[in-house]
Amino acid sequence: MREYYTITELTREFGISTRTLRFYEDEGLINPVRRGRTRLYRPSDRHLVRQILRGRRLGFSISEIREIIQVYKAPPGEVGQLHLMIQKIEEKRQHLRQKRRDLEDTLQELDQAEEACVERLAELGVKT
Amino acid sequence: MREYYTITELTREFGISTRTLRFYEDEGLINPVRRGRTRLYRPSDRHLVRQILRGRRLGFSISEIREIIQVYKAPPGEVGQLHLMIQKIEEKRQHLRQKRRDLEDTLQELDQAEEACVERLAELGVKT
DNA sequence: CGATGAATTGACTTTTACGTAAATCAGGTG
DNA sequence: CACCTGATTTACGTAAAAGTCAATTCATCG
Ligand SMILES: [Zn+2]
Ligand SMILES: [Zn+2]
Ligand SMILES: [Zn+2]
Ligand SMILES: [Zn+2]
Repeated sequence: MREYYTITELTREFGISTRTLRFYEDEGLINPVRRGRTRLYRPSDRHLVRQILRGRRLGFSISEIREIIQVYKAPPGEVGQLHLMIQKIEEKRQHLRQKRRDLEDTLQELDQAEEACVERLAELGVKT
Repeated sequence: MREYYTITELTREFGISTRTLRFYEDEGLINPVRRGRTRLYRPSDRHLVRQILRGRRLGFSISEIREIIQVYKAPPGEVGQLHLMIQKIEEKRQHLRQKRRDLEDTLQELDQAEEACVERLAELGVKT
């Protein structure tokens, strides 16, 4: 496991721009350390980036992603906070389950559409 | 099955604005019929709206949704077109499968985060 | 017929998530 | 040192997806 990644290494690995990484930092999603003025990304920062991009692909907004990231962080020390966090986690799970339903439904519609195509081809006497 | 829905019925059912429905129409996603100037939405239009909103929740852009919707339509009559459509459907499926991976990964991270919270509570001697 | 309330249209505004350009700085190389 | 390459900062720009507002038109009910 590398100790540090430069900003360009991450842009290449994830196919995003430096602007994007700095934007996420500005939004408080990541906090790379600095050597002088240049940013050094730790493996944990890299992992966060991966999680952010996953969230983005799933259609979450930056602030929703921020909420999810809060949850990933070390659990708080206080009992009340812990219960609250567990509650929040459950809420996020609900959102994701809704997305999963949407996803399965869409996949099913695609299956139907494909079947219609295949049938149509069969009617035209074409071997699939 | 109702024959027609008014625009406000659909806005209430789906929790969206009339502006949104007209926007989707302007983008060529739906095509309600008209009685005079007022729009009448058929069950098939309503179904399309449902599919559009699903796509949106999954983070697809309007043009991606437009592509998906093309696929739902009646299959074309020509063999080449049919093969092309089947190919497109497969491509969409790939996108959705990526999203499903993202989704499962995120759910797993949430599980881990919750477990950490529960453990922490146990350490503090709290009954869950 | 006139009032009232829904529907339409068009113009303008807003928010999000970055892109892009310009100026500055830092470190290594010949 | 001069130069080059990369990174940073700041500021402004922009495209997508609506929201908002105002002016009109229609329908219909009393
Ligand atoms: Zn929520
Ligand atoms: Zn369907
Ligand atoms: Zn594609
Ligand atoms: Zn992880």
